[in-house]
Amino acid sequence: MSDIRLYNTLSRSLEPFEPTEPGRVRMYVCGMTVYDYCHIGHARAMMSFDVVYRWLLEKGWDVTYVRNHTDVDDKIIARATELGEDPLALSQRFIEYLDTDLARLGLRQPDVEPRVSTHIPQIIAMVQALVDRGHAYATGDVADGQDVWFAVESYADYGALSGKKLGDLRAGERVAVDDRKRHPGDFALWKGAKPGEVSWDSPWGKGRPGWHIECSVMSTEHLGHSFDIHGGGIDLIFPHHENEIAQSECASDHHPFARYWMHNGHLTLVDDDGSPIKMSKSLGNAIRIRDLLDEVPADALRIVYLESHYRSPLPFSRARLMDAVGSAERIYLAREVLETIAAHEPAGPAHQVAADLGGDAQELYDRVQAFPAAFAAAMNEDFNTSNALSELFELTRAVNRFGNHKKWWKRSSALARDALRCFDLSGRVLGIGGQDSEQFFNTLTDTLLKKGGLTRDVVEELIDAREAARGAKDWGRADELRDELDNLGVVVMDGAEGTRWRMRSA
RNA sequence: GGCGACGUACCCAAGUGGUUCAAGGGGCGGGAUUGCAAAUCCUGUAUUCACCGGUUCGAAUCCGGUCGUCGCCUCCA
Repeated sequence: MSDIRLYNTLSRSLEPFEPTEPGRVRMYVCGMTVYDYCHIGHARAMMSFDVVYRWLLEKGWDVTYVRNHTDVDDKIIARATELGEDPLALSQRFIEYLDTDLARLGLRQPDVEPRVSTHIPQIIAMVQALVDRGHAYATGDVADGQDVWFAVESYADYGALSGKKLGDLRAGERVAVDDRKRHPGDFALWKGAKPGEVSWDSPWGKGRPGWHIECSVMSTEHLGHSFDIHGGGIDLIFPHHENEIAQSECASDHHPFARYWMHNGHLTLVDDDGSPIKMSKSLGNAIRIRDLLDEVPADALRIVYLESHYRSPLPFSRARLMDAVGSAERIYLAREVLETIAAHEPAGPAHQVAADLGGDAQELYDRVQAFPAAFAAAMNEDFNTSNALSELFELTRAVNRFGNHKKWWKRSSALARDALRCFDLSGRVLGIGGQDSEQFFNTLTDTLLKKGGLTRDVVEELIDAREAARGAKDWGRADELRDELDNLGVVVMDGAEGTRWRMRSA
């Protein structure tokens, strides 16, 4: 009995999640059409399902996660023609960029990342099955390459996922209806090749797959006929996922195609004052994930994504991103305290330490004890990362409260180690707070120094000079130097063990 | 025209019938701490959940209507 509840687009309600086989989950997510760089919107979709994957793994389940690359498509062909590049070489190039970017963002690699171009025989077989079963028909001459269409009227449940009725669709409103089709809603399973296009031999002559068939074929190929979770962006509900269902259910006698359908909401770009900005390639303002990762740590970007629920629309702004950098710093500052304390030799078990010290120590202990269950409760409820994150923030505050009692540090190792395990849990599931703080701050500092055109040496020289002035109690000179550092974006922190510094992130 | 989502404080945002349910983060005000700062902690910031009706002992949460924003209706994460 699973304790996860998830929102199933099919029923438009929260449902208890019960995999077909207990402890075994098969999930398929529609990936990207690879003809350009991955932007922040794509990344939201990948991120949403990355967290689903991670949480299922955290539960100890055996998960097979399949996310495809669409490497044969009209837009790829168009782009390749434009660049004078082979379409498959072009898509290969962008797949490599995508892998790099997603790895930097801290996404786990799916178990299988199938491509259309390597599944052509299986696609042909499914199209043939649909023709044989009377759900598809070919038009044109084999010599020129026939088109094969799916006949939507042959599938009684067409529209069940999207809630659309065939008669209600405004055929021809946006895209001219192809008069070779029997019904305006019919869609291409196989497209006859135009001269010069990438194509494969088939019973219908030279051609290539239509858009939707690939996901039906690749999910079935790698997960079997009826699998547990199918995900993708909300925009894919219709027609893509609707068509996938129609094809898959008609091509075999296995039902249902996928049992739970999950869709992530869209990210929209907004100005710092909240007014929407249209993000489109034609405006050239699609924000690439790799550009952002040159500026901010992955944890910060993950905070932006995960502080709202995956199904909600997400207004993205620079201001919000910068806020998230601050949040990430706060989390890692607390983690740093814990790491420092944990480095001491344990002086008794955590519960003993807490009982002896009482107050903020006991409160931290209690929160640490409660953390895994609270975190799990949030994640189990339709992957409520926002609530899971708020648990992490509350833990962070408890750590800081505790950390303010410096005299406790030496004997609290066991307690700190337990607390660190909570941060590690968050790191495993959300990808937030799980790194060593030193690694986090080094990366952040390097990034910001580079952005400000500075080096550590320059900063440290000024810091040393200020330290000398402070040692001489020359407060005027010390403050002067601090202002100078401040102008460079360097924030100084005077502590009992000396002065530390960090780069101001916003 | 059809289908669907959303509207919670200055901003982001969780919460979808009742035990502090108005979380959490940011901002802003006050305080502790600090040589002064930064960071951190404490504290104040929505008697109220777009608006109007209704159901109910009880609603931000359910129903109806109004206004507003957005998505889809064969390119889309």
